[in-house]
Amino acid sequence: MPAKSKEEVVQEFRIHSIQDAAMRVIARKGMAAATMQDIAEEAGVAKGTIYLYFRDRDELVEKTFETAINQLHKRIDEAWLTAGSFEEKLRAILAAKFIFFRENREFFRLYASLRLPEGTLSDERRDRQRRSGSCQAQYRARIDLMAQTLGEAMERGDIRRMNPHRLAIFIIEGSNALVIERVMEDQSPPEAEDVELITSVITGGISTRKSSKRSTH
Amino acid sequence: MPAKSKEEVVQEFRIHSIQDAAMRVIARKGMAAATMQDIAEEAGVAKGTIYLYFRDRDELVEKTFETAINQLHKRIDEAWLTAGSFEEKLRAILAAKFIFFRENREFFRLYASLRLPEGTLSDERRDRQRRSGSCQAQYRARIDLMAQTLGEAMERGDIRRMNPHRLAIFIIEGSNALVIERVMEDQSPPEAEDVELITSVITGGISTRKSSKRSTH
DNA sequence: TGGTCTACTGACCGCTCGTTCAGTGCCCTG
DNA sequence: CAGGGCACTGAACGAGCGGTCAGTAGACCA
Repeated sequence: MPAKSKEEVVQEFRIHSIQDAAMRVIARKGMAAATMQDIAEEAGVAKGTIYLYFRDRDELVEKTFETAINQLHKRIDEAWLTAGSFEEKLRAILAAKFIFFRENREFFRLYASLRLPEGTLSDERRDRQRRSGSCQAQYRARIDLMAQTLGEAMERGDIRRMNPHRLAIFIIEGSNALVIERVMEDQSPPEAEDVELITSVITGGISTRKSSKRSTH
Repeated sequence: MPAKSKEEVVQEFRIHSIQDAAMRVIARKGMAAATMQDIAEEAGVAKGTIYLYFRDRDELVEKTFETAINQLHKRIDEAWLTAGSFEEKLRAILAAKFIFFRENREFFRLYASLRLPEGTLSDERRDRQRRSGSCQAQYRARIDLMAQTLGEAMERGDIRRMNPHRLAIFIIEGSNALVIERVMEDQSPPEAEDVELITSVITGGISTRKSSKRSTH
């Protein structure tokens, strides 16, 4: 492969710093309140410069979103593959998620807004808000992946039969809520504690008699 | 008590129709994209008229929010009181929530945005967005209430010991996610099915061996 | 019926924010 | 060192918003 030219290096650096600034500003002020001026200042460039690298605000937000979420999903996929049983998989991806958000606290606000598209439900003709369409799709894909795994475990008889898609939503969004709780807290308990709580509730429920085979490490 | 004067009746009617319109518009376009003009048109009044009944946009949004959420919480409280064991309580409040959102689909977008305040995490000096402060507090109170009930059940030995606050968040947000899923769907399964799924997972987990005492009615 | 009062209206204002583009200065080449 | 190219700048622009207020029309009373 050819070495990167100086122009390419500079270009990548610029794109990266602008996206980085965008993430920080959005995290600080929220999606709607983050202005191009804010982002430009945070990145240490002029407002106009952003438009040399991104068509408009929507593209900047969407690209920023995508870059960050790809990192998260890479981590989760790795965790997913290392583990065997469903319980191990669950434990692994929860840990990956919690750790990712400890290292990237800024990202949580973008991530939290994934759950539902901004303007929908009947009138969609409006010009602006085709907000982060591809990320929304990635989110659904994530749910489907978990649902599929759950479905397979049901086939095998490892877990009870129920609606796997519903169960997947419940698990993922329940744990996302704890991610957000952790980010908002000044001082959180170790990740392992929350991972254990979720995993044990999902596998064995809250009743006193233990139904999961495992003991504390 | 004195009969309501004509002026009072008219005033209440106006307030109600404006709040109603606000809820529909926000549901359709999202919190940020809903303009005063939109709401006025939806309510069939002029933009200026809204300002006769609400100080500014913030107050309109907050009051609308409060009115709707009070209805929901009244339902949940009623359900809460009728039931005895924790499992029954859980089943009752889930059913109340699902039914409320079947009847008030428009409200879901306001409700979904409850989870986190708009601009926080470090710089909060900004003028505008002290968004729905009291509702945010109501939400936290809701979590605390469930956490307290869980804590008491732990004391009694009915359920395993774990962090009750964390567990409360997990249950409430997991079920909220299913509320949203239901609202977005064209055709949902009966509420009872989702209620049963959540309740059984929480009480008994997903493993094949049954740990909850109950059978299908 | 004429007069007053007031709930209501919608054109208007000031402002913010996304986007543009003529200008500027730095870097590279010959 | 001269000069052309280009990445970068930020003042300026226009769209769209929340909020205002002089004007209006209809209800009510004497």
